[in-house]
Amino acid sequence: MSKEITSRNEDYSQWYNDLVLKGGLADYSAVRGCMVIKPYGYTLWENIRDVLDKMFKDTGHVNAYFPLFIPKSFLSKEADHVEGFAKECAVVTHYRLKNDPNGGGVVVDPDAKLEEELIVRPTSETIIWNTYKSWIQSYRDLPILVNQWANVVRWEMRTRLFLRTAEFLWQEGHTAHATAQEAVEEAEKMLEVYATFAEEFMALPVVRGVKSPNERFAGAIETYCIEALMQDGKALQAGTSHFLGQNFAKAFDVTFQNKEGKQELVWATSWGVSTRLIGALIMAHSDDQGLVMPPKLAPFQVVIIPFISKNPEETAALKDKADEIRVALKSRGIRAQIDDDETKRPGFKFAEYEMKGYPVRIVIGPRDLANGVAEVARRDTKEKQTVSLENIDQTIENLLADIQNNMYQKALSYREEHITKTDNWDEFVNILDTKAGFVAAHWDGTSETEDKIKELTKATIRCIPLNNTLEDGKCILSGQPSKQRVLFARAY
RNA sequence: CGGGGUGUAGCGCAGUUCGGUUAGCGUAUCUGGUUUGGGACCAGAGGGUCGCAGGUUCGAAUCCUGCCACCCCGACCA
Repeated sequence: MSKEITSRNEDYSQWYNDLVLKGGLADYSAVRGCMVIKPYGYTLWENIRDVLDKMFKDTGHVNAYFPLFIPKSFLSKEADHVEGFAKECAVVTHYRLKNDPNGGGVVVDPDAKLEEELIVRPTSETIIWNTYKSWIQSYRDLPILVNQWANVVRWEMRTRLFLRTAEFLWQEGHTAHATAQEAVEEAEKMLEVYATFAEEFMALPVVRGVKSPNERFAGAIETYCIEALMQDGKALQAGTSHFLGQNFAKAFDVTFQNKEGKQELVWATSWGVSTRLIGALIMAHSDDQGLVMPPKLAPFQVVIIPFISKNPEETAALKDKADEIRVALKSRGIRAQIDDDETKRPGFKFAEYEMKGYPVRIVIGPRDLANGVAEVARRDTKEKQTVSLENIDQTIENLLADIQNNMYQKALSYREEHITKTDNWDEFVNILDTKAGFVAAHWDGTSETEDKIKELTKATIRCIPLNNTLEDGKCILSGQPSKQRVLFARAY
């Protein structure tokens, strides 16, 4: 832990990697493009998962689990879908190894070749819709509101811790409906769940919007998304919710009999967020001293550090007080941890917990105990204050709420400062190069123009914001008429 | 797949140009002691297929050939 975390301006990637590795969230693994999520990082994921899971259940969803392996033929049933994922699939071709006849280790047994290859799921639409076919006969079977927590594999060319690993953890909701309107409402409802989660729990302001056709999910009619802004000015897609129309119902022949006795195709949605959210948290809030965790999701919200004194009785008294504080905090539902490790000095501990992003640190030493106070430091602003031990649980509860709010406000004002309107092409390019962030500009609505802009600037349309104000204008590139501004940005 | 970089102790690195004792430094670990209000100090100890495979040589971390892995930038994508 001796090496300083480098400045983000110097090398943002290095800064990010250091945060992940030194913050104790994850490690590189032995497998290309995969990562080991360490207990601290996994606890963060569990907290994210618990909150989302409750929100899903509160909106009428239930959890289920579908297989990891997908027969190759399933994937090819929906044309756009297979085209979108074919290039990044891990394929199982054999089911057995044998001792290498030429000595050494083991080799794939050629006799154990599978009739049909299995794909390690890159997403589960196909195997789920193949299953839904047998679950759905009547309108009475609808809607089906199912979510699964799972891992998926996408063999990307280039990977990045949390943001784009070959294997990642996520949830994917897959719903089936009797009408298009109901499915659209579902997709919109789940987008709002994601947006609420991002803003209220991750302290991460997001733009709700829909994707342009170019950026749409493979097989979707409409892709809704939440887009966040990172501290280097690049955008990050933090969650998506898709209206799939009847595409998968057609591909897997999923029909139901309506009240009038007629057969109809089922309408579908799917929606998901992944461990990428952890990457978003890191890049949105952290600083050069390390991670900054939003209190509502932090694995631990408070660390209590009692000083170790020469006098064993004094040390015992300090530890007792620390535990008393911990219990008082716990009674308010606050996750607190005591570090009474006698082999590490206080300064080491301070730096360590700052790097890990604990929102609040409580330090209690002999002088404090005598005065009935403790030193309380907050991670977001690094401010220290001396507070009374009396009602310290209440003080901390208020402080945590304040930190959560402050982190959101800080991220929000950064985001607001980095949405720039322009109607001039040169200025558009200049903003992307110098200021970055979102650029709100007019677009003629064609795929060709979007491609051209991407080619010229590396910026893509992140989304067309929902509830966008309509205004007449001219496309930033082509000059063709446009009815509204869309958000462009360079993205992860 | 293209461009750049790196592989030497758990981690971070020096040594490689120009081959030469027992491969070194910081940190971490272990032992003993002193310490403890912002990353402690002293003394001692343990820890190495120098990425892999060939080759040149009396002798290779160092030179030659081939290969592999990882990181960064791009193409691809959540």
